[in-house]
Amino acid sequence: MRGYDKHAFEPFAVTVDLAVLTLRAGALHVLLVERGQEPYAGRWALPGGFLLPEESAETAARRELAEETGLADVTGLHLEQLRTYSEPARDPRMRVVSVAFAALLPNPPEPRGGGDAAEARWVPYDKAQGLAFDHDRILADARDRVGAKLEYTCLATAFCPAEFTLGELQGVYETVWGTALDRPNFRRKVLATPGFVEPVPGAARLTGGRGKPAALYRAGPATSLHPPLPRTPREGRPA
Amino acid sequence: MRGYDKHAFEPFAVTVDLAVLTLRAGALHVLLVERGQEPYAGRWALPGGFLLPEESAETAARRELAEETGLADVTGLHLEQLRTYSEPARDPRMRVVSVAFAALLPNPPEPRGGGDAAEARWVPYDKAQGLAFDHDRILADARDRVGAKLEYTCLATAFCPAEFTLGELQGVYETVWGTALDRPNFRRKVLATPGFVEPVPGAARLTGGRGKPAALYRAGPATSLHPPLPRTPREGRPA
DNA sequence: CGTCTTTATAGTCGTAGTGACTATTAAGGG
DNA sequence: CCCTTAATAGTCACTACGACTATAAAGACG
Repeated sequence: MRGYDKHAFEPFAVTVDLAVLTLRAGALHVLLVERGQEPYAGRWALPGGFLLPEESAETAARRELAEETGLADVTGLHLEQLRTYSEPARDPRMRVVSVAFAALLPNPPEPRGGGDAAEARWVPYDKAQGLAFDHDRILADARDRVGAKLEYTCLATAFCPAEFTLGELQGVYETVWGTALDRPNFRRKVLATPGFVEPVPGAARLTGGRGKPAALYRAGPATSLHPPLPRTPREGRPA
Repeated sequence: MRGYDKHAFEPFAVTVDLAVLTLRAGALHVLLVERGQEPYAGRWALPGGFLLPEESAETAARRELAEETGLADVTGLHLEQLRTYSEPARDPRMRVVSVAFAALLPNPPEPRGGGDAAEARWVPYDKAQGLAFDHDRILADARDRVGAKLEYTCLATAFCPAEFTLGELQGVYETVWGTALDRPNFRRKVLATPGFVEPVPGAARLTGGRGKPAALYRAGPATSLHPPLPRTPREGRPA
């Protein structure tokens, strides 16, 4: 079977599924929708939908992201293809091949209900279990990918608003990894990485609570982290 | 468009494309097939083909790998999903969504011609340009992915036969990365990583050429490399 | 108005990892 | 028998990092 040509081919339905992750109240949350129809009626699922005839998977994913979050502008958001799930039995009705994406949001908006009656809701990651289809697996893969990329990329700023403190940035790592990091060491490492964060020159303080006001930073132009930020600050699993 | 249900869906053709990489004569090679039909007749392309009705993409990829290489047993070979390419215009005939894989081979066999007349051939990576469809892009992505995974995983042994010398293992890194590594430092690093390689106890030497015979090693159980093997031994780009 | 708490920031110290070397060993080629 | 080649052993200095202590600047609470 060389070069697509010789044989008849089976038509497949192609969808995108989105693991939209954000931080709310110091916990990792994922956007879920409640299914209205069979199969899996009443179960929670990752938002997603069919590819339109003239769309790439990336285009469809960004369209779905806008629809489900209700955000007017999703162009700046981090959207990343995870992998494609194609087990023959993953949808009981027919062959559905799904291209999965992970999306990262800074300030989580309240999800609006889309055009249909399905409900969308932010759910803590730990409670997002028993999802429809193979979405448990997709969601776990998304978290693994994001956690891994925090180590060697500057992805963490995608969870933060335009201006943020180093404490907030550290909270991203601690929340996604589930480990505590030493604050002075984290600070030293981040500031020593050129282009990771840039200080906001003028108004360099922000406070919502107690303690000394923290300086504000913006995301810098760097995308990779060399050497990586290790996952083992106090406790941690071995290699 | 929630949960797959509401709208009619477009049927797509789904294929797998394989970037089969190996080392021949100290250079990275990729397995290419010559296309017999339009579009891109006479051009070289990555091997691949349609998903069968009851196959996952992984199953189809491994089947194609066996067909194209002529190897009887491909179960032990490293096969890894890269990403899915779904641009609407990537195939001029129709909507074809392709799930791309990277495969790594130790001893490259001479490719056999498959059932059809198309020719398969090992081509040096640097000369594999002007491929059909978006296969230039897929091939470049495969090389990027493999190169990156060499840094922080034990993937390099997938390019080596069952027993190999540390010099051969170092050659994998140098060939894929295109950089020279310091031999004593490489040796120290590899041996200091538990589970990366294990010495072959009995006959611990092999020679095909000049020089002191090298000890033989096998791949160990470890899969990740902590801390990673940095890409900058003598010369190298900055972070 | 002071003290306590909280958070940010500054700095110190010892160690592990590593880049850059040099030296030695064991083979083959002329 | 030397020369070359490649593997292996070992040294040394520097840097990054984990662990830790100290100081600064805010609000809370009496």
